[in-house]
Amino acid sequence: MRLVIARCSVDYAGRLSAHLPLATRLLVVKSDGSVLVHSDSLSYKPLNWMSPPCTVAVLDPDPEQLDAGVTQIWKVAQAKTADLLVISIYEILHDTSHDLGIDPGLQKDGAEAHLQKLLAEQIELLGDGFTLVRREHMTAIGPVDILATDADGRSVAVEIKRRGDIDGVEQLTRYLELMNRDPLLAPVTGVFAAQEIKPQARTLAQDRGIRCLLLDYDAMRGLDDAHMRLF
Amino acid sequence: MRLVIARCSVDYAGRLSAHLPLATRLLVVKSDGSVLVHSDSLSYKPLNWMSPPCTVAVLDPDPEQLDAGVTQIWKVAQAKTADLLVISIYEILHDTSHDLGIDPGLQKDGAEAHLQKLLAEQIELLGDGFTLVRREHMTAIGPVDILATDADGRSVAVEIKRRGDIDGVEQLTRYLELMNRDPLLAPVTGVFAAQEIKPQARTLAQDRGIRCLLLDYDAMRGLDDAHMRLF
DNA sequence: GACTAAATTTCGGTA
DNA sequence: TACCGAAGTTTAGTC
Repeated sequence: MRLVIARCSVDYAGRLSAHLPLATRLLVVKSDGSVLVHSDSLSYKPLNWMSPPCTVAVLDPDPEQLDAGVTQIWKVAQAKTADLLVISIYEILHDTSHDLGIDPGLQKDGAEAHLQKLLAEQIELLGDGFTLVRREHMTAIGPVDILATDADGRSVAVEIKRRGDIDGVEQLTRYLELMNRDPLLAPVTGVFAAQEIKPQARTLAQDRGIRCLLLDYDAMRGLDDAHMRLF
Repeated sequence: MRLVIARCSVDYAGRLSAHLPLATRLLVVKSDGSVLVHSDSLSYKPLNWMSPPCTVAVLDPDPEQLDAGVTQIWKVAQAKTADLLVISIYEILHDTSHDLGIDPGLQKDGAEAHLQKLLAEQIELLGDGFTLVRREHMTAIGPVDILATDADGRSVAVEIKRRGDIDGVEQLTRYLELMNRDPLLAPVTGVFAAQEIKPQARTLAQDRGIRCLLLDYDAMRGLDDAHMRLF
């Protein structure tokens, strides 16, 4: 990994065109050839970048650029697409290289998968008499998060989101449409379960006869922990 | 901006839990306090990070950690949420700070907005006799990309995407439902225009009587350039 | 401030 | 490999 602090301007041409005026920035060249351009503030996202696989060519500036103060030009080209990142370097203030080795990678745990697991274990949160049929019930257009039956034995499809948005309601609606064409399952009702449900999503869901269920993640996790401690 | 190359392990607890085993990584501390943890490969995205506003506290390791070889601990806390990033540093291999100043920011040009502009200029791509009414036609639930009339003077709503997905068809469907309740506009037909249309999106669109139109961005841009050269 | 839609989305899983 | 859906999504724009 090479770290360069440089006064530079940057041009990107690919899926869009973008330009960065002359300023001092951090340039990171990773060992796989990818390049990141970072400023000293804002988000974790680079101002500009090129994803691997790509190649970096260092060119001499033409006379006009030389007059403008450009000392070298990095031409970063994507190997698969026509994307091109051109970094015009005026002055290098820092330049070091480091051997980092291979990273063992990130171990994640949580998010929506965890919510789904918890709700499957605590299926009674859906109401008295509810029974879990299975998680990730496959349909022709994708997996329904949870398939259950209510106290009367009727099918219930549950869509789980961390944040309940209109898109989630649309998604569940598509699943319900399809499942209700299956005589073995129909009639199937829907439950939209999320930690937070936006008002417009709630309105749309109610308009379509879909029940909304707010999930309390901490409480569910607490019950889970209590459950774990008992066994 | 502070750049540190260090052997470290990282733990994140917040919206999910994540752990990074001991390895050599790049740590970037930006002047706004945000912290990035980068490996030497994979994507432009950090392995782990903390978004501003946040505070960094450097702690001494407790005896047990000291025995394990930890020399210092960075505790990065989000100011607004309970998110916490803990970096256990075993060895610092590089440590420099740099004053970058304020970045003038990225100037973008292109993407969907450009596609919309081009299609508005080349409205005949929709078919013979089509006329542009306006771009960004406002409805109660948001702006329709393009409103046009066909050869018979009937209203046509156009939704433009770079990549045509099911969500885009749903979006257009909502607009069409609403617009068809307006007696001044109805009947309104729909066109789903994109550089690439996914099979399922195409199927759904056809099922709802929405016409699909593939856009050739390069050709449209070429025509635009030719147009520009003439004037 | 709330909400919607775009993103050079990226990323992971599955058929 | 294509496709689908999640993401610690983030970010930008509008009402």
